[in-house]
Amino acid sequence: MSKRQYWLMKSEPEAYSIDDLKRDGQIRWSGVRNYEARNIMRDKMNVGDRAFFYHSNVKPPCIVGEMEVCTEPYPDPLQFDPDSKYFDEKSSESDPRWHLVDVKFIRKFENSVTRDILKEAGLSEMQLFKRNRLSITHVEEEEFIKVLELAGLEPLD
DNA sequence: GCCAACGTTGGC
DNA sequence: GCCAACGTTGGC
Repeated sequence: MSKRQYWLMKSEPEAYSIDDLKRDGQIRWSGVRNYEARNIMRDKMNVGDRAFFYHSNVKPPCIVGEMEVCTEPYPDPLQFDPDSKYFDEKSSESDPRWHLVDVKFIRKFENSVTRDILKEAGLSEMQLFKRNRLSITHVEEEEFIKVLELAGLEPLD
């Protein structure tokens, strides 16, 4: 069993929000079409890893909750669907290009943690800030705990 | 709504 | 294989 790792995953709440995840319980993290983000899901994530849910493209952008990786990676079905905006004609079922994992809801923060709060708390070294536009980034364990603290929460087992 | 950052595409 | 053109992300 590998050591649990921590991640941050962005979503525009207009497209899919923490409240949607709370309602659904579990969701396929569909639609990632960036190779680096895909590689993280395909090669780096493990069942049981924890991730922050980050609301992007809103004011203010912020971390709004916690979730857990709950499946092994598998091909994103939308890449095969001609009607989907995520259809990829260069991909095939025999050699799929895009992989994803499912995540499940753990908790929504009562106090979401904005970028400003993160910076003020000395977390400006987070990959979130270093890796402009990358929608999935790695989070150090210490950073993860610090963010929970900022949200007024204790780490879960 | 602007636009900087930056990944992707495609002509050569 | 270079790189200009183009498209997208996402903070501001």
